[in-house]
Amino acid sequence: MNQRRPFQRAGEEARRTALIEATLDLIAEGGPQAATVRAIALRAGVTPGLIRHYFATKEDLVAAAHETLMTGLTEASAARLDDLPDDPLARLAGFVANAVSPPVTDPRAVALWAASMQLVPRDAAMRKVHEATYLGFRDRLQGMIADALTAAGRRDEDTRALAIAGNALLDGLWIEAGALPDHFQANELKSIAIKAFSRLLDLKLPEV
Amino acid sequence: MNQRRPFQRAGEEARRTALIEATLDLIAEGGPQAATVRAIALRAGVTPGLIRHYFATKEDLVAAAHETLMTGLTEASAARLDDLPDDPLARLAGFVANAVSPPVTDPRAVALWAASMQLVPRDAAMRKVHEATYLGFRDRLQGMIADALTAAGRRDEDTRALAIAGNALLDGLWIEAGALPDHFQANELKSIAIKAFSRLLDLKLPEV
DNA sequence: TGAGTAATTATGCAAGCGTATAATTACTTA
DNA sequence: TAAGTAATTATACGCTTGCATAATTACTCA
Repeated sequence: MNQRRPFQRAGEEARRTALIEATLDLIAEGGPQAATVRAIALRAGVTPGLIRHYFATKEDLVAAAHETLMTGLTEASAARLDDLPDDPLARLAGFVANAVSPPVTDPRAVALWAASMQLVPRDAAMRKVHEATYLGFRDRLQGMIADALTAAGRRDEDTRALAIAGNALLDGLWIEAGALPDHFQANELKSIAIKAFSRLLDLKLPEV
Repeated sequence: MNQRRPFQRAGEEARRTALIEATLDLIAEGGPQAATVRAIALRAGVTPGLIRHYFATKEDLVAAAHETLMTGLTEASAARLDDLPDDPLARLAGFVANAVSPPVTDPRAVALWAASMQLVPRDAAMRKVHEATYLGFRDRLQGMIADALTAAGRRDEDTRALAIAGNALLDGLWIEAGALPDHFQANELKSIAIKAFSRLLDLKLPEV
C-alpha cells in the first residue's frame, strides 16, 4: 500500500499567501487557464483538496490573488519614489527611466497586468482598482512634470494633458518591452523614453 | 427519431468570418474561457464539428480571430486617410487622430486586445501575428513621420525611435480610452495626441 | 499523556473540454 | 436527372476540470 503523504500544519495566513502566490505565478507563466486547482496545489506544495478548505471556490482564490497583485504594484511604485534625487529634472528623468527598465519591465508583470486588464471592462471591482492605480501613477507623474516645468521657469502649461500623454507613452513602451523583449536593445527603450519626454516637455532631461 | 438538423451550405469565406466573429464576440463578452468550440458554433449558427472543417485546431481559429481584430484596427486607423490632402503633415495628423477616436477606441477592442496579449508570450502563432500587426502599424507610422519631417526640410532624425515612441503614445492612449472611457471628454484624447505629436516631432500638426 | 479537533490528504464524480471520425445531406455538373 | 462530392451534422472518446466528501494525521491542551 502507498504511504499516505506526510504533511505539516501551517498557519492559515501562510497557506493563503502560498496559494495566492502560486496562483499568480501560474497565471503569469501560462495564463489564467494554467491556474487549475491541481496546478496551484502542486506549486504551493499541498494537495488540491486544501484549496477548498481556505477558499470556498476557485473564483474566490483568483479574486484574492488579483487584489494582492494590485496592491503590491501600487506599493512597489510608491516605494521607488524615495530613491530618486531631489533635483526636479533628474527626479523626473529617473522616474521615466525606471518605468521602462527592469525590474519594472518584466514579462511576468505585463502578463499579469494583461490578465487583469481583460477583466476591467466587465468587472466593476477590477475597474475600480484599475482606475485608482492608473490615476495614482498619473498624478505622481503630473506632479513631477509640474515641478520640472516650474524649475525651468515655465508657467501656464497644460500639465494634465502632458501627464496623460507621458503616462500613455510609458505604458506603451512598458507593454511592448514585456511583450516583445527581443525587439529592443538593452537601454534602447530608456534612451527613447528620455528623448521623447525631453521633446514632449521641451526640456532637456539628463540621460540616466 | 429526432430529425437531423437541416442546413444550407455557405461559402468558405462566409463561414470562416462567421466563426471568427463569433469567437471575438464571445471573448469580448466573457473572456477566452467563454469561447469554447460549442459556444462558438452555437453563436455562428453551425454545429461544433464544422469548426474542425475550417480550422485544424481551436488554437488556429483563435489566432485567425486575433489577426482579424488587429488588422481591422490598423485599417480603421488608416481609413479615410485617402480623403485627406496629400500634405504629409495633414496625413499624419489624421492618422494620429483616428487612432485615438471611435471606432478605433472601443472597450470591446481593448478587452479583446488584452485577452490576446496574454497568449502572445507563449503561443508562437499569436506572437507572430502580434509582431506582424505591431510592426505593420509602427512602420506605417514611421513612414508618415519620415514624410512629414522631410517635407519640413528635416534630415538625420532618428525616425525609428520617433516611431517607437509615437506608437507607444498611441497605444497607451488607446488603452486608457477603452478601459476608462468616462475619464476623458469627447475629443480630449484627440487633442492631447495631436499636441503631443507636435512636440515629439517638433512640428506643428494641424488639429483635425 | 491521551482524547479531541482542525488541518490535510485521498478518492471519486459529474460536467465540460477539444477533437477524431462516421453518417448524412445539399449542392454541382455532366 | 443521376452520380459524385464537398459541406455539414452527429456521435463518441479520452482528458481535464472544479468540487464534494470521506479518511487520516498532526497538533493542542486539559
